[in-house]
Amino acid sequence: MKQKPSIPKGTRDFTPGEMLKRNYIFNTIRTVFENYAYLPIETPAMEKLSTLMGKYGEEGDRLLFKILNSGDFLKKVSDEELTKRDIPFLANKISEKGLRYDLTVPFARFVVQHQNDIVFPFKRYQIQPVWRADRPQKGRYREFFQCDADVIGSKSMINEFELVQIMDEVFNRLNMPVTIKINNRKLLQGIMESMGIKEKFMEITVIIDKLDKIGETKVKEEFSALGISDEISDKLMNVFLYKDNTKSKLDMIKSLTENTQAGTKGIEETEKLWTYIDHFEFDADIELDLSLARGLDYYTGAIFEVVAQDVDIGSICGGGRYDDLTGIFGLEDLSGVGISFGADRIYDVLEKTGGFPETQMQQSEVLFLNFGAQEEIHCLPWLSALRKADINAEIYPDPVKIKKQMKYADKKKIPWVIILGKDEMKADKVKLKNMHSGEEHLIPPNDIVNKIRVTNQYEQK
RNA sequence: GUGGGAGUAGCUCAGCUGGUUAGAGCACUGGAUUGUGGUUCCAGGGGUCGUGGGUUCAAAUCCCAUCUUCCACCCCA
Repeated sequence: MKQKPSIPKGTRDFTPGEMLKRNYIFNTIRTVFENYAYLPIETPAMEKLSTLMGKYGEEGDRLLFKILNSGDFLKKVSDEELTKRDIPFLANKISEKGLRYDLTVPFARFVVQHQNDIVFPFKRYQIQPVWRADRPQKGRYREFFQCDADVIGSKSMINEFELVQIMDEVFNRLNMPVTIKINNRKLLQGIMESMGIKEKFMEITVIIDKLDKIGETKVKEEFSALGISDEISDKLMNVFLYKDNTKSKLDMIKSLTENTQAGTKGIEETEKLWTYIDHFEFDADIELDLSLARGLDYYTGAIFEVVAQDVDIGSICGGGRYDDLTGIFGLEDLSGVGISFGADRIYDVLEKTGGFPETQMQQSEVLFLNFGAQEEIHCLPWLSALRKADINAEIYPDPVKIKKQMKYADKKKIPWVIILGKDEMKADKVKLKNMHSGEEHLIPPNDIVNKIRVTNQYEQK
């Protein structure tokens, strides 16, 4: 009985064609990260649950993939406890590892653990998959890749500014029009403090984050469900819907929050960031979006989010400053700021807009046809010569029908085919066929490399 | 966790007011063309119709259950 194979939901296989496109994205991001002097690290796919739990809020804990202990995983559980079916309690007893949920918390753990070996301010980048036990849907997967850059051990707003430059540069290189939204958690804190609703900070941020998605009326409904008076609700909406230039927005917040410490600090930070931003030209649209909140608990200062202008797919990059991420691991007073690119969503956007450049998708450039044992041997030195010349080349491994071999070249979009059979061997020539034009050139084997290079140069012009 | 759709060939799907042997396109294999691809034409292989039960003379088709999957909400990249 044959079974139909499949993969877990929310996960994906990547074909060679898809990998070429994905690598194009990863390489672009990596190049820009390194250009700004961020260094690579990697951390394990699984972390101890004690590292992961409690860092992403209640919802986040629920979405952690937990790994069953090996061996007799029930040995710590009594029959009585088992029958109570207290899932969180049991999960705690039978599982002590989980798959990483993001790259930021493992990074914080990494910094604390290697604090004696690393140089502060520490700038690292990390491109690895993360896992969330979410219910998958369009643009949301259970396994997806994040590309993070963080700097830890510096409070300077230069870091924020450079991260904005990185976001701009990456999407500029990918030829993707985007809007970079910036806000500051301290401004939000100041606003809520001045209105006396500070204790509902988390709930309110989650709601206003949805503002452009569900609209003003729905947001107000959710506010009142939270027990916020209509008066305060209106005041909040006035702030979040305020449309004007950055300076005017800041003045408005300033007058509103001048009595609050958080507000004053937030204004100061944001003004500082904008003095940098105003000195430079950007391809992306950059705006101070007061309704940007971001769900993750640990952000305390500037926050960022990038959305594509051409495709409505949610945020494709986000990040922010966190003041005390390493504190829970015992290393106090280290402030960090970072961003994270969602490679899978960027892929979806480029796919929809046809944004992948044809030329980047390199593969084998030359195929030697296989005419049989003698001809095969005769081909091998020339095959090596091409590879030494840095031209990706292959030989069809079996002496099957020429038609089939040609079809192979066609399907793999290999631009050159070398026909080296009995006739060519006798004449000490090879027949080089261009699969685009159909032209065939009978040339000495020594000329293959030149012919290909010259033609490629010509075609690029 | 809540709500809605869908499971038929390797893939995308048609068939579904029950009725002989379950179809198409793509893909695959062979041939027209034994040294020439992308176009065309011909032929062929491949399915216990997700699984279990029920109704019926008769079920891919109707009913129930179950599993899987997709979409939306929550939340998020």
